[in-house]
Amino acid sequence: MTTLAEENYLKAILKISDYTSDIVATNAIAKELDTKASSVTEMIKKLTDKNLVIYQKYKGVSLSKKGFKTAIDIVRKHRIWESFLVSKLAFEWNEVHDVAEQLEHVKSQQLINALDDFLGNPKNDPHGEPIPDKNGNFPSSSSIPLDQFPLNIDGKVMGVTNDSKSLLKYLDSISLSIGCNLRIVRTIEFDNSLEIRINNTPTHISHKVAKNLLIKEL
Amino acid sequence: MTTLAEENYLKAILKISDYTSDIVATNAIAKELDTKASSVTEMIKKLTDKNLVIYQKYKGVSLSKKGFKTAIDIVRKHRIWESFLVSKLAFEWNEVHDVAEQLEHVKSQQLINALDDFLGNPKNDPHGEPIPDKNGNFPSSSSIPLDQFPLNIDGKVMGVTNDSKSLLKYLDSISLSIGCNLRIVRTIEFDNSLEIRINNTPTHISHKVAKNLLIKEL
DNA sequence: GAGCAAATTTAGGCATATCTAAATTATAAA
DNA sequence: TTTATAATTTAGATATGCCTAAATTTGCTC
Repeated sequence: MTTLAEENYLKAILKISDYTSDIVATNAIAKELDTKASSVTEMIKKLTDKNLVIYQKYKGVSLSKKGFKTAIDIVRKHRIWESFLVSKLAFEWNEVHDVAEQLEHVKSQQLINALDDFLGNPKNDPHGEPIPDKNGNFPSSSSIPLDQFPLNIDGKVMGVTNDSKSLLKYLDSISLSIGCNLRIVRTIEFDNSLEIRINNTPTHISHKVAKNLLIKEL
Repeated sequence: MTTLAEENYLKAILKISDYTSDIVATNAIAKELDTKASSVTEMIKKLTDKNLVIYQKYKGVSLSKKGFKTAIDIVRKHRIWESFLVSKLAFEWNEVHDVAEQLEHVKSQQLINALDDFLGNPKNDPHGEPIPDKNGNFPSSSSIPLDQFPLNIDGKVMGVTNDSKSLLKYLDSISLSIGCNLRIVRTIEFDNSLEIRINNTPTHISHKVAKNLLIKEL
């Protein structure tokens, strides 16, 4: 059985590795979890003892098969709970993250699978991010980050890859939501920011925002 | 902010005091939480520092106004979650307790109130126990424990005051569920057990079971 | 009211998960 | 290839929440 702290470490490692089993640095984990590198080292030892990660001193850590599955399961729970909060309890998409962070640690396979069925087995959470199935498989998807999307091609916003309240509120404020039509009009070399059109309305966004938007060719 | 352990202590004190603010013994809490009396003493000190209980060394502990409200809120959450699991996710009434014990500690007023509304503000949980409202008030009810119910009077089972899996499974096995008609036919002085009729079918139950059944005159 | 048994508290430890500061290892630049 | 800087680990503390064993208080019985 994993503790709450262990689960948060696994989730952080999964996120930093970009949902792979690649090696991740101690410092990156510390930054992600807003903790110190020494705390990370200690926890990695515990995770190693439980066969959840593979660790080489001074070299970094990667998720084991078991750790990867455990981490994906937490992501699954997080996204299903977010879907529930928005679709059944009328939460705004920028209100769900903190509550889902708590709910994702509730231990019951029966609960999460029943909830998934109750929601009609959604493929994406309210931010457009894919929900892994019971076996840990992600639904197929062809969307890519906006900063890698071609110029002057019509696309559709499929989701965001970051559910921080500040980003979501900002997106609401510029009327950018999932399903919008979007086209890149110009890229500004100096800072990699973008002039875009959202449903044909001209707007300017930073590179940082563009990196966190998922878009699919129309 | 209360920790998980603190919340479990408050809940235990509330239960032992029978939902009052009466004084409760250290040993009773230890027994309820399956822990040691010394651990209870330590925790009581922390709860005292937070003004959640009123404590007199060697005399016992009682809930403060703040502690009482906090404890009632946890009971409210527990019962709302149980209602959700049964009415929306098709859990059996004997399957919900452990999951609700986890869910009750999720911190979000918005969540529990939205869930309550989503369920249609139920007055009772799946075991028939009353659900306190936002302000901590219980819905009025006239049911009493079966062991205090008069002989040869028709009553209706309104709920159980104990949601242990073993009791609920036993009740299922003798086809005793909420809403059943029930009448006490004879009381056996020797062990306080009861001969009863459930929907007119004769059955015999122990005093311990009778104590945990809520019944209302028809 | 004295003495005893039960209840309670205190003292001293243990495990988890965190921290700061110091020591060690890796790596990139000269 | 040496060296210095950055990353990482170790050592030694702290807070929470639990334990056992010993000391203390209460309250009942005679």
